[in-house]
Amino acid sequence: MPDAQAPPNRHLKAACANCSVLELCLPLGLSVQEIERLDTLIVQRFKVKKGAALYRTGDPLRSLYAVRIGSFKTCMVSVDGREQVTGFQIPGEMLGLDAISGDTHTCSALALEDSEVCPIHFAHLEKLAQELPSLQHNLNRILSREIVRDHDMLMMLGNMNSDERLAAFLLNLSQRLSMRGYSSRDFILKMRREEIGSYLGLRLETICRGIAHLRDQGLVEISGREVKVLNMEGLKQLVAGCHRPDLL
Amino acid sequence: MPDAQAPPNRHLKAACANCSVLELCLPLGLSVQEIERLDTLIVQRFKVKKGAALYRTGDPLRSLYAVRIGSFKTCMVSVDGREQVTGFQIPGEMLGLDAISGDTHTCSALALEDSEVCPIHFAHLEKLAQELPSLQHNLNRILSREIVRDHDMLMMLGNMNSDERLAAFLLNLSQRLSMRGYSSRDFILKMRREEIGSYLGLRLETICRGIAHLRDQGLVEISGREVKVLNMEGLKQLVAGCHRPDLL
DNA sequence: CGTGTGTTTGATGAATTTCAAAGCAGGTGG
DNA sequence: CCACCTGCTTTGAAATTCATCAAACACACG
Repeated sequence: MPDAQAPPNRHLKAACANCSVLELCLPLGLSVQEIERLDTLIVQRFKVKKGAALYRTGDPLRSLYAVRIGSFKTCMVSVDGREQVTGFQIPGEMLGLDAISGDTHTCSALALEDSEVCPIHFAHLEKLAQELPSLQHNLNRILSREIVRDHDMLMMLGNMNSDERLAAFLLNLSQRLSMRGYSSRDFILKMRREEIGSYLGLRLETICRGIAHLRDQGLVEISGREVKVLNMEGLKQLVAGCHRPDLL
Repeated sequence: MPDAQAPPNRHLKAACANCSVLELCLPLGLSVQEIERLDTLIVQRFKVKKGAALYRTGDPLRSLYAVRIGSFKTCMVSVDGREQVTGFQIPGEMLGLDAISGDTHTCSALALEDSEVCPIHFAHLEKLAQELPSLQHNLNRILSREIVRDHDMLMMLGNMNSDERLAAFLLNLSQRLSMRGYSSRDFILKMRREEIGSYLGLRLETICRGIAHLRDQGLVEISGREVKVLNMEGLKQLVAGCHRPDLL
C-alpha cells in the first residue's frame, strides 16, 4: 500500500485538481463546468489520525468520503468484541456507501495510517446529481461496483483455500494500487496480519503460513509489511488454478 | 419459500397494483401519479421456466428485474464448472443490480421454479428517476441495501461455523418471507442442498448434517424441502450465541 | 534495557471436506 | 400398476485443512 502521501498519478490529479472525488468525476467525461460544480460539494477536507475512526457503526450518514491520502479499513464488530473486516480502502476509493440504505453507517471506518479524506455531503450530492444526470449515473455505477466487488469476495470465501485467498488478496491490492499510479510489484501493507485474516475469513497464523508458502514457491518476497511480487503470473495461476481466473 | 403464486399480502398488491416493482415504489411514499408514471416503465412481464436463465454472465444490461412470482438464484461460474451461488431472490426482490457498474451482467440468474418477473428498462428508469427525486433516492437505497446484505454475508462466512450459518440462512429466509406476507414458520425450500451449501460456503453433505443437528436440538423439522420452524428463539440464540445477534 | 505490539513457527485437535454407499422420491415406459 | 431410472438426500468413515494453544522472536519506543 502507498505511503501516506497524495497519489503520484499526474493525470488523475490534473483531472480533478482540487477535489479528490476521483471516483465520482473521473470515470465519466464530465465537463469542466460540471467538475467545478462538483467541487462546491467539497466544503473541506480533513485528516484522520492512525487508529482513529472516520465514522462508527450507528453514526448518522452525513457524508460519503473519498480517501485522498492514506488508507482505511471498514469493519463490523460483534457483541463478543470480535471484529470482521469488510474492506480496505486506498486513495481514490469511496467510503460510506453502505450507509445510504438506512441513513446510518453499518460499519466503522478506521484509519490504518495518518490519512486524509474529502467528505461529500450526501444530501447535497443527491441534489446535485439530480441536475447532472451523468453524475447520477456515475453514482449508480459506483454503488453497483461495490456490489460486484462484494460478490467477488463471496466467491473467494466460498471456493478458495487459504493460500489461494492470500494470493488473490495480494493480486487485488496490487492491481488497485497500479490503477492509482503506484507500483504493482512493490508495496507496503498498511494492515496487520490479523486484519488480513479477518478480511479473508482466516486466522492470523494461517496468514503467516500462507505467506511462507508463497515465499517457498518463489512467488513473492514478504518481510514484515514490505511486499515484493516476484512472479505475478505464478500468483495468478495459483488463484486461477483451482477456481476463478477472472478475479484478476 | 413460497409456492409459485403471487404474494398474498393484500396491502403490497394494492399499493402497487399493476407493477410488481415493490422495492422501487413502496419503501418511499410516492404519490399515485408517481406510481402511475412508474408503471409506464413496465412494458411487459414475462415468465421464466424452472431451470431457465433470466440472464447470463456477460449479457448486456437492458433491464433490472423485480421477481413477481417464483424464485431465483444468482450465481457465478468458474472455468472448471464449479458454481458459486451469490444469492436467492423471492417475490418482491430485485435482480440485476450488479450489472449497472459495467453495463453487463456479472452473474447469471436462474429460475428455481416456474417464475414470473417484471423487467424494468434501466435507461428508462434512470431517465424517470431524474425527474422523480424520490425514485432516485430509492434506487440509491436499494443499491446500498444490497451492499449491506453482502457485508452481512461476509461477516457470516468469516465468523460462523456450519450450524450457525445454516440457522442464519433459515432465519433470514423466514424473515424475508414474512415481510412478503408468507408464513415465517412453514415454508418450502426451492433450492437444493448443494445450492444452499454453495451460498454458505459449505458442501452439501455439511448442510445435511447441519439440518440433522438443528433437528436433534428440536429447533426445526425439515423433511426434504419442507421446513417447519419449531423454536424461532432457539434458532436466534444459536446464531447470536457465538457471534452476531444483529444479523437477525 | 525493559515493555508492548505484532509476527513467526511448531504441535495438537477440531471442524469440514472428501469419498463412498445406501436410501428416497418423482417421472417414464413397459 | 409396477419396475426402473435419475437426481437428490442422507449417513458413515477417512483424510485434510484450518484453528487453537503455546512459545519464541523482532522491532519500535519510552
